Amino acid sequence: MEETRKPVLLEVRHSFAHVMAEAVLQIFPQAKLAIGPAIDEGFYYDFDLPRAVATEDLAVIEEKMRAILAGNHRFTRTVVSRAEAERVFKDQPYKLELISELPEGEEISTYTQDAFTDLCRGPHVKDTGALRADAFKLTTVAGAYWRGDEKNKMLQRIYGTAWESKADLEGYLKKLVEIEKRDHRRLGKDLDLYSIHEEAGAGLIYWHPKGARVRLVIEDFWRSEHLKNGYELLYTPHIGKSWLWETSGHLGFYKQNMYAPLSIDDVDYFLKPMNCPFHLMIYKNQQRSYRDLPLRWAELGTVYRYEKSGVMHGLLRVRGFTQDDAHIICTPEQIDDEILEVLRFSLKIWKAFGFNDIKAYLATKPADGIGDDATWDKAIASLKRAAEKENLDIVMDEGGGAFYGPKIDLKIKDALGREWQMTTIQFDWNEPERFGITYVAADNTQKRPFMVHRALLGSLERFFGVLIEHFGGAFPPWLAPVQAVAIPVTPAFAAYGEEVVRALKARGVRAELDKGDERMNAKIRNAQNQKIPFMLILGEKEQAGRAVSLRTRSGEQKNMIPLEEYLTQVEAEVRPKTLE
RNA sequence: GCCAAGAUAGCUCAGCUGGUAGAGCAGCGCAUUCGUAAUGCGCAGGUCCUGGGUUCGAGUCCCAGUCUUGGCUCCA
Repeated sequence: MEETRKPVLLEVRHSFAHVMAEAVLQIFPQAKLAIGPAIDEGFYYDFDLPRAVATEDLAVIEEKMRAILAGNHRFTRTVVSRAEAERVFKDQPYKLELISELPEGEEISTYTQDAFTDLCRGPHVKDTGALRADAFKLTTVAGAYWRGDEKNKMLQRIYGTAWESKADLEGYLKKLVEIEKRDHRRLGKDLDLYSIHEEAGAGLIYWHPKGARVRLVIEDFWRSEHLKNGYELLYTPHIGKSWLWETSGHLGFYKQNMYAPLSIDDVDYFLKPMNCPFHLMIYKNQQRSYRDLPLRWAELGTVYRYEKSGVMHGLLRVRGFTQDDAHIICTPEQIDDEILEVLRFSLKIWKAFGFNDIKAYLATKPADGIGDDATWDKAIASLKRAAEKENLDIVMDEGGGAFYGPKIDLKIKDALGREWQMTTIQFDWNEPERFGITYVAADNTQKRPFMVHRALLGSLERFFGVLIEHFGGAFPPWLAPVQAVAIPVTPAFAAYGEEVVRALKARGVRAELDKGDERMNAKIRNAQNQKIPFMLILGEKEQAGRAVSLRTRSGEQKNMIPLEEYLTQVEAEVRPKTLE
């Protein structure tokens, strides 16, 4: 739920939904209506219809909607008794179901415009004249289960977008075009970053040389910062015996996301969907003292999880991915400090990648949560305290935690204002118990440590996808797969180009020579399309003066920079990022 | 998994009511030696997703399957 959603706009959209329902009823008098709310960028309505709605139908429905709008009909609210409501909607089974679920004593109201009456809490705009015929558009038809439950009947959902003015609608449509242009699947192909081969396995990512270069920069940065911030790095196996997953409990509560076992010497092994059991095996490998804690153990761990065939999406939703996982194991007394530290560290990393707009979502104990309330409350308090200390906006998600512990998720906003859930910091009371991990406390008793799971970027695949869209493929120099390209004006200057590229590489710049025989203009165009930050134009003057002429991706030009001077300059511009 | 749409050259796409496959870009070759977003000419490239069916004849129509895309509680 976006709090930016203005009340007026909400009324406008909800009213559009009613108008659309009326239009659909004109075409399909036998249509059964489900629900039709306002949503973030418009509205939808779910219908049970005698036939599939085709894209061509949308234009017809829009036409009918415009005719209704022109009538300038009032939206009239009527309070009805339960019996009356049941009579009005006697042919509308979904409405009857909704009515039957309304709590006793709650006021039941209907809204009527023109010849259409809907069960509705409201509010609505005054009349259809308040709805601009040039500020809405029906967008797509989609299947949607009644109440989102796949056991229920599949209804047809018609989506529309609606705004207060034509200009707002146009702005929105422009934004859609921009989103399309930045689509990481599009850019992944255009920039030759990665591919997916359905014939070799859906949801599995192949990192091409250029994508791999970016990943390498991300990983190097990630590793060095973790080491500097008190983490140790681990590597663990990709498979483990049933014993491991039975002990961890995953075969109980996570089995539907795990792949069928491999049989090795008649023993079942499972591909890992998570890294934590392996980390706990390392913990258990020796007796631990309170003096050893806290332990911060991180791993770029590649896991495999089953995703339903319909939900895979480019890099964002895959079946195999590398988590930037960490487990923090500490004493109860250390938990405040550790939580604050991990949060502070996460925010620093996000800022380094250019994400500054971050919100925290705090999930509390669900109905099936294990462990006593006091422990939960204490953990939640420390999460909250940390988020407050870092001045984060906090959104409470009451009852949204996993059964084994509360968590705080960070959602980041990208360049287009879209929110992505990335970081998760999660308490776990279950797994330490199941593995029976302990430490020897100062009083020589065996105590159970706290364990916190943390994925910072989430997964490298998903993070890369978000990064591509955030920058629209124009990575900042330190991340760009190719940072500079040397462009000889004619092949005659290729040798000088070779020399410049060599000098750049010696300074750690990812540089290439464009030695094709196209004209310089074509090479510049290619480099622009590849979104390479720096282009070095090399011709007779540059060669004679041992200089380069720089054209940046943003179109700025500076001619005849002495080579040595440029090398010093570019070295600073492409330098790998570090915190502080 | 379910609903809908789609699948034609490496990529983006065209191919009307069934008559035997085309463009641009990319690739390769030749020519061109060029100053800040596409030099010209030529060549090569396709089991039209797979399997059935209808038909004298299927990229096109029908059926089944595979995969892709957009959706699948933001609740009257």
